[in-house]
Amino acid sequence: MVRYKKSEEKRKQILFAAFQALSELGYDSVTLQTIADHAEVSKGVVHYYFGSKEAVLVELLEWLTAKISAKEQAAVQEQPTAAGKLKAYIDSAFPGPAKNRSFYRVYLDFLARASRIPVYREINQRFYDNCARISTEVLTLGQKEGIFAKALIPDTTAPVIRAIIDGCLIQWLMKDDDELHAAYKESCYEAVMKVLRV
Amino acid sequence: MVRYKKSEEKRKQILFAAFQALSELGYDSVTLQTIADHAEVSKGVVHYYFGSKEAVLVELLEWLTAKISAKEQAAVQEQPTAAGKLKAYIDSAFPGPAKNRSFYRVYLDFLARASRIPVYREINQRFYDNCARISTEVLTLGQKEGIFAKALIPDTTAPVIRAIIDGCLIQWLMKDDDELHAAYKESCYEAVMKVLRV
Amino acid sequence: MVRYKKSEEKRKQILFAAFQALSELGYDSVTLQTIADHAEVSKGVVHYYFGSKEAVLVELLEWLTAKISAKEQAAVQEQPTAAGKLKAYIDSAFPGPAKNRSFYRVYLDFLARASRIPVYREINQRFYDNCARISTEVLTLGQKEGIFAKALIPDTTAPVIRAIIDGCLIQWLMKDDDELHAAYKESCYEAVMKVLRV
Amino acid sequence: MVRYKKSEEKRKQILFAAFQALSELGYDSVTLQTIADHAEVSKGVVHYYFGSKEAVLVELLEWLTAKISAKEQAAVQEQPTAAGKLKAYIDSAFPGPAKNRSFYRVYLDFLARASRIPVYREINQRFYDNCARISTEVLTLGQKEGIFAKALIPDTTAPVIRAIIDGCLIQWLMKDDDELHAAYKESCYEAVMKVLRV
DNA sequence: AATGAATGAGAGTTCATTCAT
DNA sequence: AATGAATGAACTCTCATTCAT
Repeated sequence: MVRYKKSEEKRKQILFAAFQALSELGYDSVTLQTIADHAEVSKGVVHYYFGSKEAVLVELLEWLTAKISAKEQAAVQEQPTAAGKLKAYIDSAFPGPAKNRSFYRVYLDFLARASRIPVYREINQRFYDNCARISTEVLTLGQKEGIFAKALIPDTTAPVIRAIIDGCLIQWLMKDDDELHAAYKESCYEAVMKVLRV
Repeated sequence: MVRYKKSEEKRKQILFAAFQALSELGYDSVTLQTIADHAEVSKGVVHYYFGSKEAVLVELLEWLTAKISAKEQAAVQEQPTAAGKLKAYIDSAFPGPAKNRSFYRVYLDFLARASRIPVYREINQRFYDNCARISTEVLTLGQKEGIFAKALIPDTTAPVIRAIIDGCLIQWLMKDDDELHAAYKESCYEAVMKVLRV
Repeated sequence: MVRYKKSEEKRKQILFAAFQALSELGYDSVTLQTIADHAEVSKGVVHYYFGSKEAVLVELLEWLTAKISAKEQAAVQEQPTAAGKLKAYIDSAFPGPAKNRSFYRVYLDFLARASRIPVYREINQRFYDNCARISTEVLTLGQKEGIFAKALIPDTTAPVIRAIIDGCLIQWLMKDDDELHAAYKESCYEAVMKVLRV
Repeated sequence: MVRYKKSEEKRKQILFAAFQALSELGYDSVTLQTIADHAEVSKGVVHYYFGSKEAVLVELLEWLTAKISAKEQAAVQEQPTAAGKLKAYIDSAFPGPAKNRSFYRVYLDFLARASRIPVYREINQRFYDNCARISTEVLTLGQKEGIFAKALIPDTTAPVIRAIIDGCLIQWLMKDDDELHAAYKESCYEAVMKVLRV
């Protein structure tokens, strides 16, 4: 799916600029001009590389969710035990106030769109599937280790884990207080543990 | 509190029209014209009653969250036991596919804005405070009854309960499948119970 | 021409309010609402009495110029000598900073319109004719008294006298300095005297 | 003073179109669309070059008054004698019915605004200062030559000269008769001469 | 006689998109 | 490959006017 080999780097640069602009300004205020400004290119370039504003945003969601998935996947795989994996997953989902804020601001914009527009929903679905894959991996290993309840069905439990993560981070985002980040992370971890434990 | 000389009823009519329009079309596509169309009034009337598009939206969030809070509060208070209250709270938060879809679509739009714009954040904070009040009521009663863990601190536990509710409903919304509504509700209930139980 | 006997007083009230509003806000910013606010009546009343916004303004110019003409006419007729009449005329045209400012602001708005719209031009022409009548009266008396040049033809000299008055007051208005009012009045008087003297 | 990257020529084209549109239609009737139509560009271009309608008008007044000043200045400097300079100044201020009409229509609109809005007043003040400079030059030379009264103080006399010019041209404009242009010019010249003569 | 709710045409402005260079 | 001038559709907002009460 490498459409523009030569200029793949510039596409990344524009996507990252779009991410920054979107995070700062929000959906209604972001324009091709502000994206171009953040990328330090001309307005025409954004069009040249993506064809339309909509295409930039779709690809941004794709890129963002893929990056998050990869990061979380990698973090979990480094750990040998279920407990370690779960801890790594939550740590990965709560990298810190700055990163969580910029990502969740943008992600909420996308979720709002995804609730109405299929193309965004499909991309988000792939993200959710990846999250479920990670959760399932952790859960089944924990069941084998005997630390998680055997009765839990991965297909129904996995979404709840992501629900708790997203729900906690949204709550934190709305408090707008960096100091509380650690507490929300801890609350999230405790909640997930209680849901999974024997 | 008689703030408006102008017919309070027409204001409600316009707010409800705005809710419908926003739910259908989303933030970027909703215009004063589409709101007016849904309310079956002229474009000028919306301005006449609210002064600006922004004012309509702010008041819509206020109205929506107040309505939800009142409904949940009432449902919980009808029940005498902690178990009954918790069930009533979750039932109230999961009234059904149609209602949940229309509300959460709009609510996600507002959350995205609230992450950047103080006036929306403040309104949402009042909503969260009401949710926390309900959760605390349920939790402390359950602790007295002995069905919930005594060690749980209301201040840190309450937000997690709403996080699970919102998280589960967002997951469901993204699946876009009415059939799954009951299952997500059940998962949510189970998760909250596990978080609270002794 | 007394169209509404009973309510002639309210018409005056509205016209005066329109004058105040226009003087304060200028042509582009004055609305029926601001006129109604100044008159302390409802917006509908202004329409009811005048039929349209344009009609208010046309009648305002008529009323204003008639009032000025009458005042100047009266002042001049009180004086027996040509010198006294001229002094009275200039005094009457320079009643003071506050009055000159409010009138000339509005009058400039009307002159701008009069340069394009016949109905305003005709009203202004009647005003100019009255000014010319006064000037002619002063001039011919002065010629009889031997203090003004016999060679001056009233028809060509009269407009110049008003030109000097208007020109000086516009210059003063643009300086926006109340302190200079007396100096501009003196300059105006001197200039007119030099134009008329033997 | 290279303030604009965008084609300076196109800016001039739009300013001239704005002048034509304003002269024809007047302040209340001139819109970005009519300006764009006169300039034979799209409505968006006017915004693109000036940022706002207000900015077009402010720059128009600046451009117009600068042009008039330059023209009058040049005309006066060509003449060696005070009498010649004065004649050249008046000739320059009375270029003919068509030019005087279009300029004074627009200028009256600006004077009305200048009486309330500082930015317009400041621009007009610069114009008045230039007029005063010219008048002072003519006056002091005439005093040296012995044809103008030695007692005249330039600072108080100069504004009166412009007052007579503006006053006469406004009187002429209100008559709306091209035939009278020459007579008003003559009257103006005579009046100024009488004010200055020994 | 008086009100002000309702209308909708039209204003200024924004911005994705196009395209000549 | 890159630019930014140009376009015009669509937006929010204003306001004279109408009209039921």
